[in-house]
Amino acid sequence: MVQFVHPAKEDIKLEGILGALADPMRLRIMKSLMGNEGCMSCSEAAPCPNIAKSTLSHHFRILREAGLIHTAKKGVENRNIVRTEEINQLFPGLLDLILKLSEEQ
Amino acid sequence: MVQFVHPAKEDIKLEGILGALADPMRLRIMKSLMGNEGCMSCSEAAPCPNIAKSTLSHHFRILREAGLIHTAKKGVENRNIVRTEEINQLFPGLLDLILKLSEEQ
DNA sequence: TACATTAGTTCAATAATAATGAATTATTGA
DNA sequence: TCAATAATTCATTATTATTGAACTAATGTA
Repeated sequence: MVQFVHPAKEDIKLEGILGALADPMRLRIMKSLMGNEGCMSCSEAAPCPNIAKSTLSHHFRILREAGLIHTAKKGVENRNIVRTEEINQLFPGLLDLILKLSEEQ
Repeated sequence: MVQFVHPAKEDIKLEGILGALADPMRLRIMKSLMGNEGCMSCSEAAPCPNIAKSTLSHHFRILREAGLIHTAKKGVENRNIVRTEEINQLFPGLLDLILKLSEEQ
């Protein structure tokens, strides 16, 4: 049985957030997740098809362990959702700003 | 003669900025530089004394090549200054927000 | 029930990046 | 000229990322 590691809200660190977002693929995953209301499976949110699924899994783990997303197994797939409320309480404006700025590049 | 590499404004990338700031020491260096009006030498801006100077030099290089700071050799030391105006034009609000949020941790 | 499919994880190996001691460069001052 | 200072570069080691292969768990189907 797979057990996902999610940090408690108080253990979410700014450096972890920045490090997790400091990667083009992870930024794109976050954009997918934020654009889509509700949950997405890993492969749905994946930015490009020609990527090893082990790599994808790794990136989701980074996002999860930084506290950016919550993952739950539902049936055969994972449902991923951004921890929007908690992140916004901890770091007001950060997520929206970064995602907005990344659009403009 | 040491030649510093500074990206042109249009080559400064959000991911590079985030990656450069995704490190506690570099965040603290940036805080030093932003708190202090004007330039600072590398060792002035260093967050702790017990750090290898090669490591410090490495961190300044990361900040420089991400486009966050400008370095110029002046006499025996380097004068480092944040590229505030350019960063703020490219990514309005980002730098101040990240530095502000990092204070609160 | 058994077998295949799907979605994703974990493991192990390799590739890339970070940290640091030692040696070096360049400037200043005695 | 020689020593001191500030920082870089180089070479080595340590850490982190990427990926193929093997595995797990849920679902669908004959």
